[in-house]
Amino acid sequence: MTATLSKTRLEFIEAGGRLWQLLGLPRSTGQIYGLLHLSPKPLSLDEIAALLSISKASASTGTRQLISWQAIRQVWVQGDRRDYFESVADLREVLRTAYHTFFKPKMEKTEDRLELLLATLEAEHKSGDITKDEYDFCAKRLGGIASLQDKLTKVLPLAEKFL
Amino acid sequence: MTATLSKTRLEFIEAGGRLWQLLGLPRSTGQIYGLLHLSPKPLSLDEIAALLSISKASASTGTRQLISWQAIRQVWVQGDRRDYFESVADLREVLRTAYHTFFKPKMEKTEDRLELLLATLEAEHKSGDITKDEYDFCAKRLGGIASLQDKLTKVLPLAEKFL
DNA sequence: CAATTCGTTCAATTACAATTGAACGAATTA
DNA sequence: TAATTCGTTCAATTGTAATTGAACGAATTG
Repeated sequence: MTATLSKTRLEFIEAGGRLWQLLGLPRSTGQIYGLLHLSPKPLSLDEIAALLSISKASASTGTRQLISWQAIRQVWVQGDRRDYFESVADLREVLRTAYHTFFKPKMEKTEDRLELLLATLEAEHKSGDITKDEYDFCAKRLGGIASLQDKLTKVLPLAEKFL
Repeated sequence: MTATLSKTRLEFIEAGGRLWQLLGLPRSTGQIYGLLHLSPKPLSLDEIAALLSISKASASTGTRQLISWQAIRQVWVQGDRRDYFESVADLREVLRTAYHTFFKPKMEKTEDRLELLLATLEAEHKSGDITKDEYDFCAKRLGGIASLQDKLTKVLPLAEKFL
């Protein structure tokens, strides 16, 4: 069986693939999401692979990625032992979990790293490895980054409320 | 002459490289920015290449990228015909131009693409290529995307004010 | 219980982007 | 004007991530 897709859905998949790609995520993963998001009914792994002309292996890894980001979910169709997938309809939900699983952890890591960096700088200052001028300059720049970082962590979660 | 960098600056460069990398930008470009941002004085292309142990070609393309994003600027040192570079101190400024040169155009492109997609869908509907149900479903999903897209374009520029 | 069906894993391949060396033109210097 | 110096470009290389085919275990079916 060679199911075909409407032009709209084909173009949407194409667009989804490119959009995700420029966010640094694999194109095929974006295509899977695009396919599912415009699909009225859940699709199986084999259907996904066939419709997108990708290997089943890619379909498998792609769906697992999307599930880990909670962009799609697995659904069970009674009387069928295959796995079926459907997209999470509410995109705001997807954005929210993306923030919590992607950005937030990264922000926190950056915060820690900055702390360490400031400590290193202090140490270098005390032991006389760097001049007072270099110390002052670096401290100022690092402070600027910390300040922005701080504000971002406060503003971003707030922005969510407006969506 | 083999100038050396303080530990702080080395680690900062390292961190900058990785940070930019996970935003999908070339590591070496991030390293150049890190180097310049903690450098009290402007640096020439050769200095950048030497300090980071990268080729001059990479330094050249990297700096040009950073300039196009207005993350660094070119400064002239009198009596020296070489190009010197320094980072833009105010990171909010960098963020702002990043928004305008990166995200905004992409958002607009997405908007246009959505319009086209909706038109295609209408056409398919009218010509009877797709069922009423498929039309309704796709229209709903596309509408949801358009709505989110719309809100994002309104909220993001606003968030800037809080930084 | 042999034969399918299904999903996953992994080594190998492929595709893509980053990096470089070498060559070049323009500007500067001796 | 010959020799340097400087920055850029580009073909070729390198490195990295995505993709795949083949093999596998588990579950299901005849």
